[in-house]
Amino acid sequence: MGTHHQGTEQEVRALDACIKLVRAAESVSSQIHHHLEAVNLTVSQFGVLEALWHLGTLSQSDLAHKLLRSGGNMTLVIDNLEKRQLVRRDRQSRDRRVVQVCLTDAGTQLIQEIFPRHVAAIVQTMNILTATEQEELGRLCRRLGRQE
Amino acid sequence: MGTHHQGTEQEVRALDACIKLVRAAESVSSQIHHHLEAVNLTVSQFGVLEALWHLGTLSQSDLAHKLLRSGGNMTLVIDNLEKRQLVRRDRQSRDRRVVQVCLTDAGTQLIQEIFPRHVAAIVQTMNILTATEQEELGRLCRRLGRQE
DNA sequence: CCATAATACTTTGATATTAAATAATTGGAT
DNA sequence: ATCCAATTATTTAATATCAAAGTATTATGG
Repeated sequence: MGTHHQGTEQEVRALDACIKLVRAAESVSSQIHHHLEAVNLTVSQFGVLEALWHLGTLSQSDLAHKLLRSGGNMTLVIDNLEKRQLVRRDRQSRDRRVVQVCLTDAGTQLIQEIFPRHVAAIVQTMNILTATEQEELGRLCRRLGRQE
Repeated sequence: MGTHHQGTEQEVRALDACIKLVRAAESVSSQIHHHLEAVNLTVSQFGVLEALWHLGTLSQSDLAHKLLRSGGNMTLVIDNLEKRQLVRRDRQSRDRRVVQVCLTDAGTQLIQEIFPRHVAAIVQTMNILTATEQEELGRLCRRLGRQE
């Protein structure tokens, strides 16, 4: 497996590592999110619920920044969560441009129910690697990830 | 950085590695595809052109399988490439269900023009890591990736 | 030969995603 | 006080993406 490119050693090595990185992330991502089907949540919706659960009420731009998505996207994802009454929008009076988003009781209950499944799925998927290998993977990936 | 989850060591380690893997892949992916803006191609469209260039004419289901996307998705992506006359559809007479997709001259010219930029971007991005580290990353990711 | 199953593609409906344009609000400078 | 720039959210248009339903074609079993 790997690249079909005929190039220098450096090129082949970089392309190969890159392809495997992207494939691994896609594969892991699809495995760990499989359980979301059962509760009819998309990955983005889950991301919002998780962020709100761990960080508390956030504005839409905070959420967009955290999840590395555009503001327009957040508007839609939160629309869909709001339709199911899993989150609530609140326009604050101190700055009326800002929309604060928080979990409803139903949203809190749902994320509390599914987060353990999420953790279990990640542990199971990542346990293909040993503890040392996971740490090594983390170190390498951190250097490639967005510098914040 | 990492997870906000309070759990066992095993859980924290797995979540941490998982988050960094997915973030790294997103970051790398966005960096290496940045040059596609200049030629107004999407990542999916580029994927199709690249596959056709390296592997020659393929059926839509071959493409869907290679690129790990649904058949319905391929229909749309190829529609959009066909509108720009970068690829051509051919219904074969031996099995009229199958649509073979091939590069047009314009498509070949375009992929030949941009593929070197693609390689250069990957080399530049991945060179954050040493050669040995890239190989190690490749080994770890291969084990996490889809088993084919 | 014919009914049925399997395959390949298309269509539809829903959600995601971005960039760009718009609207509302705020803060600062003159 | 008023104008201008920055910020925040929404809308729009285009593409992506999947699952599921639909259509056409081919293969198979009796």
